[in-house]
Amino acid sequence: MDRTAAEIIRGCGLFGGLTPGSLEKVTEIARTVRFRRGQTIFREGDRCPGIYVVGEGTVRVFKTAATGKKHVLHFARAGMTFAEVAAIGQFACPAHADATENSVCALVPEGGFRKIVNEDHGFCIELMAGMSKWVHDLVGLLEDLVLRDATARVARHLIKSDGTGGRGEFTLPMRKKDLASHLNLTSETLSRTLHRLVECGLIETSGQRMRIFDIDKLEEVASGMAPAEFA
Amino acid sequence: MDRTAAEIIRGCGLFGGLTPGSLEKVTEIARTVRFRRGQTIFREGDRCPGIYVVGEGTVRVFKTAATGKKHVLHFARAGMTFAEVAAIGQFACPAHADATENSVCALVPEGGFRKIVNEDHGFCIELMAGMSKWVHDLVGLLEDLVLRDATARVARHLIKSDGTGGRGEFTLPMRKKDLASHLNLTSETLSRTLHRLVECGLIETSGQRMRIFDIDKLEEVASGMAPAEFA
DNA sequence: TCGATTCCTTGACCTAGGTCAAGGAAGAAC
DNA sequence: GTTCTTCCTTGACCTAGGTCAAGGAATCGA
Repeated sequence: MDRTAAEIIRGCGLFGGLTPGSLEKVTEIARTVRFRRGQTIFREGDRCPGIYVVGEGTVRVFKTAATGKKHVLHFARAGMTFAEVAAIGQFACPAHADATENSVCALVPEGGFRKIVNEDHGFCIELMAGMSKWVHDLVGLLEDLVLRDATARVARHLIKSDGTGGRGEFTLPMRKKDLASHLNLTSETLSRTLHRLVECGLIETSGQRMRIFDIDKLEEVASGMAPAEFA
Repeated sequence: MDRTAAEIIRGCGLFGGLTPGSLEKVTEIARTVRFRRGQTIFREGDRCPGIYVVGEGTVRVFKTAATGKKHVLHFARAGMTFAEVAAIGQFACPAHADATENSVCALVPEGGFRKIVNEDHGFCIELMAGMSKWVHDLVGLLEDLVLRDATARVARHLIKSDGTGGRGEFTLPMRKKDLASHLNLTSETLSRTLHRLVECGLIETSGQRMRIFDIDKLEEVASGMAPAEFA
């Protein structure tokens, strides 16, 4: 058993609720994997190696189009998992993953993982709750991309990202170009949109640091109902 | 026990694999619900009444924007379920649902449904496979909307819809305007796109009936790599 | 500390697909 | 059947956001 992998797994929401027996089984088969900034973790179509839990760093999960365009589906940071859906559903990796900074993950191999799912009913139920959250989030993302314009998407993302509930300062945990890709924008459009929100006095930015000044107006903008002045 | 609801449930993929005991429990609590064409089944934000299984007809699950724009997430036809994710995750209905034609469904109330999930490990596992398919499909839909242009989305949808694997004729199971919404197009753009594919000799259409003539070229178009002549 | 990259911003321009409008076709309802 | 409505198609036009380009700011690696 690798000590670091065990720690990562114990600290993660998904596995945290396991019975002590099951938890031990998981940590026994898990191993630690390290990735350097920029390193590919897996490619779309690869056999899914198992479920990853991020211990440190950030992992980016993304799709690529024939044209070369990327779309970032998901950023996984400490305590979050990725590739779990492919591991459960037993299909090939449906997307690419790479590390956007030097990262440490625990990898629970696919076979052992499914064995535990088959044995531990409580875990299975918990996993299902996690998956329903995934569906929920994906539907939310789809809704965003399809029903809102660029400005509303950006505003909504800022509101969701601000853990301080307005007034406090927070840091975007990803590069702006990756955020742009996640919101299905070019980085040029994201840049211009943030600029406009700053000009209207709704937010303040400085590099990756952001502060929301007028949460009410920003919410209006996010809803898509804002007056044209914020367009 | 309502005979019709029991029949619908037995004929559906998700519940079909239940142990006889669990199946009986489900059919005991299920009831039959009927909807007329155009009738609302639930609204976004409603408490989720449970999991629906379609017996006859078609149900449309969709989101609405502040601007009034609709986006059709999902068409449920005989044997398919909807609202299952909200029932499992215990959140409010994340979307609207209505019947696009007169429809009959079985409704398995939320409480009883979750009780069975808690008791029947095998069912739980099966449900999870169903959910991972949902995630998979949603990611596919996202990919479509974000990485492909209108023509490629339409081509891809036609390929997926054609059960005959090319050469055979098939019928779109929804109105073109609903298909357009599902693909995040206006019905005008869908109309023009289909027209262009017909002109290029890739398909033939007549109302809801479609036939693919050149599956290879259509697949090229769907991949987004097709030469400009099909643009 | 100093290049060398990679990111971010801003401007000028362009295009895919949306909007508006007006017939025509095809079902529903009677 | 016949009317009424909803749906589909086609044309003319428009705009949100993408593309291309170029300069400046961070950040990485040694």
